[in-house]
Amino acid sequence: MSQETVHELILRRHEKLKELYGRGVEPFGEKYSVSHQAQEILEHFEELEGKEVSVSGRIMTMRGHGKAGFANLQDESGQVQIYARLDDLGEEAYECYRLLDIGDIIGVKGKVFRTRKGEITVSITEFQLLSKSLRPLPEKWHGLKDVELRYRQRYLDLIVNPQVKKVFILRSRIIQSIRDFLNHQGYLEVETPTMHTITGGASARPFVTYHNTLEMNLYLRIATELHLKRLLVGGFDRVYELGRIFRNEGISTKHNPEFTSIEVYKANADYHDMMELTENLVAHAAEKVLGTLQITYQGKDMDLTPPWPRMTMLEAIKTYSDYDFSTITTDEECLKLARKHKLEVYNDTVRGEVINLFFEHFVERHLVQPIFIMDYPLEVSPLAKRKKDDPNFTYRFEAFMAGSEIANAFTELIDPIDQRERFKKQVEKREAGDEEAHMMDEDFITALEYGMPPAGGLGIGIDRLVMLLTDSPSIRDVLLFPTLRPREDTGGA
RNA sequence: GAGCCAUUAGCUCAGUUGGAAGAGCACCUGACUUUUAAUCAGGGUGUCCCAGGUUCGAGCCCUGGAUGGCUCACCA
Repeated sequence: MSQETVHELILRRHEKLKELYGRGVEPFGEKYSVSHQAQEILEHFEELEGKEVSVSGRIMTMRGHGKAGFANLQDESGQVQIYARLDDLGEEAYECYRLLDIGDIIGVKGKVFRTRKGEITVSITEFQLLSKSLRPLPEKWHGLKDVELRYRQRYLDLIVNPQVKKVFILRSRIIQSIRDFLNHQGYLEVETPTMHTITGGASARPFVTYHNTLEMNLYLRIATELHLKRLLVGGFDRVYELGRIFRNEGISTKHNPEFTSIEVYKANADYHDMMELTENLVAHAAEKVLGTLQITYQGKDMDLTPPWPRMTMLEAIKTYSDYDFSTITTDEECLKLARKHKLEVYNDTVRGEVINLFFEHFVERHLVQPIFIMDYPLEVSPLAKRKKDDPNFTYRFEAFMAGSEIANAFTELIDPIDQRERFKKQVEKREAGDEEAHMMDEDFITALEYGMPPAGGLGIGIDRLVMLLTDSPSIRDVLLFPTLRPREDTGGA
């Protein structure tokens, strides 16, 4: 729709707008007091039959019959039919009724009855125009299918595609259930800065912005981890933050530049505790929101019932590729093997990194049922505690479902001296050109030097979890306004 | 970032071999006081995504671009 050329359909509505003004009707009205929502009228028909109700909503369909007419009114709860008769409304009001369009928001008052065909209907005695719609809605039968328009003009998607609204209601309930679950266990919800002077807590390229008065760059956070751990140093034993994270990476069906994560930290806990927390939290959300632990994602049945199986990364690689890295111990052997499988490695790529590559290449896509993959290599886990019996690995796990990572957690590294060494390694990688490598965070090390209690930490990708629980194939289906390039002709929506 | 695909009326979509731009819904006019994808009679409202090119002639073929989708890469 071009801004300059006014389409005939829009012109018509502006004409009707003028005529309404001419009749003394205010087309953009004030709040209307309603007695019921559409769905309530349908559900409580027995009590309401013959009684007067008031309801407001958007006109979705209209069927005229000369001196009477039917219309469907849609509010947040659903739709209810209304019936308008010349005899009941009077000449003047009925003329105004005939000036209404699909898309207009009106408030009506009238008696509840059931039509000959059995539909519960409000026979209106008066109505009020609450908001005149100046643009035509998408088609009533097929809805809005063009995915680009659905994302750019989500409000239209929500008006005409009722199943879309359900996804976002579920999303809200899932998040609510997670909060309830953690609050009930004594966790404190906190808020930490989204603008950081140093990025950290994850391997990712950040967004950069500029603060005028401070005359310096700030990074949008790529994780909440390092601030939450500072809070454990400060004496909070159980904290979580649920919020937006920003990563300057590619966009795909599983990635949006901004997404929602939850990170949870618990003092005097380890990654075994975090596994229990993860499976119980997900099961709780599914039970509360879906009422079941048996879910189907894109045709695959999954059982979320705890406990989920646990498997070490080396076991998993052995299971799915026949390579046993417990016997492949040198960087040279690993490099050779990686090159054989055309995995992206450099001359300085080490065993731990190769193991991670093999896991991603051979294993991940097979992990359909929920499972915990434990004991990640040291090199790819700069914030996790080293394993006592094998310092090349860490007490870290990720949870997988439907071939997708949904949680990442570890027994936290609390040794400031080891942490400094790990950061140094990351800084070396960064200086070698790895833009996703971590930065040295001196303040965080300082905090650790004051002493952080042993702790377990957990991060969950909320969008991924919502995708799984709502059977949505794309992350854009669970984001109200996914990131898109702007279009000139819609004013950059 | 790479490959493949899509873009035609407000919406959902047809459009044959390159030969006069179509349907349904929506909209407009008329009929109709319990319809419901209301029905009946009539009316087509368009930058065929954009810019070039080939051709007597392009929605269709070619080149470039835009936006989106999918797959891959990166990542969560």
